[in-house]
Amino acid sequence: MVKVLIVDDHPLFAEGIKAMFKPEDGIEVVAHTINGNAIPAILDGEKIDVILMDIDMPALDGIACMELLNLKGYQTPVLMLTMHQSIKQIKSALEKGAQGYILKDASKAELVQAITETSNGRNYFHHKINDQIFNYFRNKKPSMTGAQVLSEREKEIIKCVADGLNTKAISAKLFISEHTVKTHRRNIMHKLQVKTSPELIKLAMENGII
Amino acid sequence: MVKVLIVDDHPLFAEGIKAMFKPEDGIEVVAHTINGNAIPAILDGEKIDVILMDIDMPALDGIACMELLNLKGYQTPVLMLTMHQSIKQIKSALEKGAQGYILKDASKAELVQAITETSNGRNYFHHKINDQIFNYFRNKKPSMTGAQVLSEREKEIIKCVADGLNTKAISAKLFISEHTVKTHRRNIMHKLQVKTSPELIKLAMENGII
DNA sequence: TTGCTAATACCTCTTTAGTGGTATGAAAGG
DNA sequence: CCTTTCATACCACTAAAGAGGTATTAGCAA
Repeated sequence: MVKVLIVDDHPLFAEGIKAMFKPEDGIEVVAHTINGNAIPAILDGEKIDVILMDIDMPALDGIACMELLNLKGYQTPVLMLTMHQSIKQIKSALEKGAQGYILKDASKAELVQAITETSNGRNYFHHKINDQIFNYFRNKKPSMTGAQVLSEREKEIIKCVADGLNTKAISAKLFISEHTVKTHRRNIMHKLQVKTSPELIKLAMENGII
Repeated sequence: MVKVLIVDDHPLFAEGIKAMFKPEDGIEVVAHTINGNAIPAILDGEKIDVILMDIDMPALDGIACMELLNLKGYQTPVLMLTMHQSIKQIKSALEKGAQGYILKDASKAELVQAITETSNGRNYFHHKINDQIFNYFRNKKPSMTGAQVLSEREKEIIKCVADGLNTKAISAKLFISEHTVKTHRRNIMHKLQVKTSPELIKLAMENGII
């Protein structure tokens, strides 16, 4: 029986998943938390074979949870669960050592397979994810790889732009010169390889910068 | 026993909910569909007390499903289920006659209560939703109320802008004059009461237009 | 020390966005 | 029949963004 810990901020979802598994599936949800910080305590308290982790969580998201686990040296396989097939999330998850990645629109059979695979130390990626990864390496768009190289100041500028402020207003708000704001904006656009501000905002929102 | 039809495009979620209800809850999921167009056939085929409907669906979304049901004269109570506490969605749902509105981050107990209430012809609104409605009537911000008044063409233009196309590129893509695109953009900005395109994209993404 | 980067600031120039209008044909609805 | 809405198109003007540079300061790390 594979023992699963669910990390998800939606109680309904977690309870649903828990109730879904029948003994014949060989999977049992033994714990659930909405708080990433609670994971170590749970792992220390009982045997967990697989962590089923939602990526989209308000405070401590799935990626941050992975970092926490890595930092503390836990080796429990993690299966990432998400609504979105965002390449940034997929990439982050892979980098942090996630064992698998599955979409919330998967079927129960797929989830069972995913958990079984990851519990055995193998990797599992939903077929839709494979397509995404394929596309990514094809286009080699830095898309949001660049998000990681954005400085705090740059992110601050992006938020201002998203709020409808123009360069002058941003300079006034942040107490810096208009020229500086322009330079920042230019650097941002270059880093993220977008040509217009609207596109920048779309990219930023898709990747959680805003 | 309250008989429930689930309309949701995520099989995992639907299966989870279905498995979650125990006999003592007095609720039974008797049908599930991912296709809104299939609802009438299901309602005609068996007795359904409550429709548990996801709002965020790709093709025919929850609001559109409600319209379909209204059009065909079905009176089955509908409990809307959603991830987002978007005032636009709430408002639309209310207008279309939804009996209740609950968030996906509700607990099982809340869902049971919500289904029970709606099956008895009463209204149910999640407490977080109440807060939203309160805020809405307080601020009376047109924010995304305006989304409803956007024409299809206008939404198309917004998507182009979000993809980084400028006015000229949009005109070429849609085979219309640059002047026309400018007029559309101006109308959009006015309707949504934003002053810059980046702000427009932020608003559009927050409200599911993109 | 040397090298790298973030944050700051300035200049010039071209392109685009944004704002003020007006107008027409088609379709939808009262 | 009339009104409204949508999509279309045009003109003229101002404001802003975008693209090409260069440069100084502070801090951090190899």
